[in-house]
Amino acid sequence: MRVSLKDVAERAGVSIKTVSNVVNNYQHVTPGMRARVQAAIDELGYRPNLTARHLRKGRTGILALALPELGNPYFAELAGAVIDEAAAHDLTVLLDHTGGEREREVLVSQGFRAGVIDGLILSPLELEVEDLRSREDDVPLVLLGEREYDLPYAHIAIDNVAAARLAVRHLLGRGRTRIAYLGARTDSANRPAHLRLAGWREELAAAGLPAPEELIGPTAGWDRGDGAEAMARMLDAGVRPDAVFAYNDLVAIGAMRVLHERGLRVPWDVAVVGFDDIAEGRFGAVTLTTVSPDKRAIARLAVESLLRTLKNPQASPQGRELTAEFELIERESTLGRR
Amino acid sequence: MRVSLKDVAERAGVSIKTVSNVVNNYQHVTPGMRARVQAAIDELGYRPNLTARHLRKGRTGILALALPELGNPYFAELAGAVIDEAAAHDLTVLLDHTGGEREREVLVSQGFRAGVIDGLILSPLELEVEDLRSREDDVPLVLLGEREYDLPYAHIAIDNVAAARLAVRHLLGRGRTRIAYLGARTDSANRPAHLRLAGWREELAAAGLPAPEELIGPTAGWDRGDGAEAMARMLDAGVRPDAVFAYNDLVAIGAMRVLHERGLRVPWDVAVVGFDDIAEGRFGAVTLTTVSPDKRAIARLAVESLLRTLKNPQASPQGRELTAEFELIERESTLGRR
DNA sequence: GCTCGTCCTTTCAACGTTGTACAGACTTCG
DNA sequence: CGAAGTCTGTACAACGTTGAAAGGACGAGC
Repeated sequence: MRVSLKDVAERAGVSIKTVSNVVNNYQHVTPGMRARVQAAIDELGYRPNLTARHLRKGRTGILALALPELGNPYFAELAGAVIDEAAAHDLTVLLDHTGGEREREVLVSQGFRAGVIDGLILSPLELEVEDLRSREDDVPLVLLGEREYDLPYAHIAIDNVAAARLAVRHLLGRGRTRIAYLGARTDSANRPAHLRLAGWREELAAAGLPAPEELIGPTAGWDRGDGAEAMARMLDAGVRPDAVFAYNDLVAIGAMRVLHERGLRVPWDVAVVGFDDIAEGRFGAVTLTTVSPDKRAIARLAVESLLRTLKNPQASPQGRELTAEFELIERESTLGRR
Repeated sequence: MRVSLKDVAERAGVSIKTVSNVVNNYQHVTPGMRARVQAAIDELGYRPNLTARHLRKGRTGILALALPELGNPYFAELAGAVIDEAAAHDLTVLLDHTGGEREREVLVSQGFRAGVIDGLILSPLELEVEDLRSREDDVPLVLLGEREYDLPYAHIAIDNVAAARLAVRHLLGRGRTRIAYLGARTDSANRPAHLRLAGWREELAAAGLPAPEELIGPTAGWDRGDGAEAMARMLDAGVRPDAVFAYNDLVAIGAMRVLHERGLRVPWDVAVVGFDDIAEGRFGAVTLTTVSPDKRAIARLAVESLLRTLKNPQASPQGRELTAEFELIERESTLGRR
């Protein structure tokens, strides 16, 4: 059986509370008493039961992080950053998969592991605003990814439109004029997908270039296979872009694979820009130019925002949008030409 | 404030315990009473406080999973599998990073989040047997990765020697004779690294081939950069293998990148085999032949082993070694030639 | 009308911890 | 030397839940 305060108290011949005081470094304890209790603690190998402590205190020190899928390196890297950031604040992270399914996302937002977690960081793909409007759970919530609504939850985002425009501008600067966008999904609630497409349109318009439908490659998801499929479909249709801007690095990598199979050389025949800056993009046969969101900043903002809400529950963060920086990282996939 | 049993009880005009009975589907409750209580529950949006429930019951429904680093896709994919497997048993997973540092691993094994977690799955890199011998925490522990010791903890492994031999045999079968091994680290306690090297030696010996030191590429870690460095060092030294067997896919990918930079074509000039079967290996310019451990099986065995220990605490699993299957997946990096 | 049994509901205590309130001892100072 | 203050340790209750056991209502049987 586990050692509890009671056992230590009996061993040291003091009250339970005194042991508790020693454990918590309460100030008014004589050195002699402290030493005696500490000895008993060490002998018995006592460790506080956090469940009980937190039942009493109302805090557990556990944050939940709900992501679509750890198999996606972007989310895995982000999760790693959140875990490290949480650890810096003496918190641990409970991880859950939503599979990017709306139903699971709703479930998680409504009350995941109720009473166990102090806060929830949710990275939704398909969650709708109305799903959140009916939320009753009082666990503080932070959303990751750009959203548009008036709900009292903080969300951490980067400026997707600006980021997409930066990527497209980079390609234009390299002399590319037929720039495809891969990763369009009109049926999805995933705002970043829409915003990146919008950024693509805007930047082309600003350059006085057309944005024909044939250069928009729809995908079923945003994994490597989806990128490959979309690229293949576009090429099969006889469309021949001289550059590709992809929703994310995975889609870009899938596309590059197909370009390679079809004998189109990256970057000579087709330049490619991805999004996310996953480690994978730094080591392929052709390294990938990408928009790099500051993942550590996103993690930091999310955790800090939760902590702030925990400290000050009434001051709800009125849909405050916290913005993280991004930068374009140039690699081989957009080298050369002009 | 959160709604508790007490609130519901007051609203429904019954005792706390009756509400508890309804919540837990206790059998002797009249339908009328059940309906009345259920109505109150729904009105108030009551959700059980798991912390309290589990303080009472002694279980939290939370497993901890401690991994070196989520940035490594193998661990990310494995974590995903564990999360899914845990979810199938109504458990959630608390994730922690060890960074592969012995000190952190010891800390975690000694009592991570004491009293909160029901069990611990630890994937150690540098942990030594003696670190575990002094373990006092009574949380059930399962280790991932091949180990050699007589401690009362289950560990889940694949047969690394056999797996390495299979990989090398595959290369031999393709007519390769100068097969390098990348990822040797003599200073590490990481057994799989030693075992895979041993498998490489054994298979070469079985084929009557030499295993010269120059074909052994030491690395500082096992990431892409480490593989690239080791490969570059070997080539710079004038060593020219016709195949590479790498400790893992990341090292293999780093090596392929360098081979590509030096104008050596994979698989024509140098064939490459990795280990782990991470998704990344399926989409590069040259897809990667790899040894694929059954990650889902590993996750399943780990979770089930923990659950078994929880159900039956006294029957400690005397260092039981549970073995997962593996297979060789042939892709482009070892195509052709003979 | 009384006893007994059955079924439903409640009371009580406990899981391990900490905040509050308080008692006793010891110090300080006029 | 007495009053006031400070320091140290203790008793109690509470966090929200559930198992054990007791309480109460109701109908059946005599």
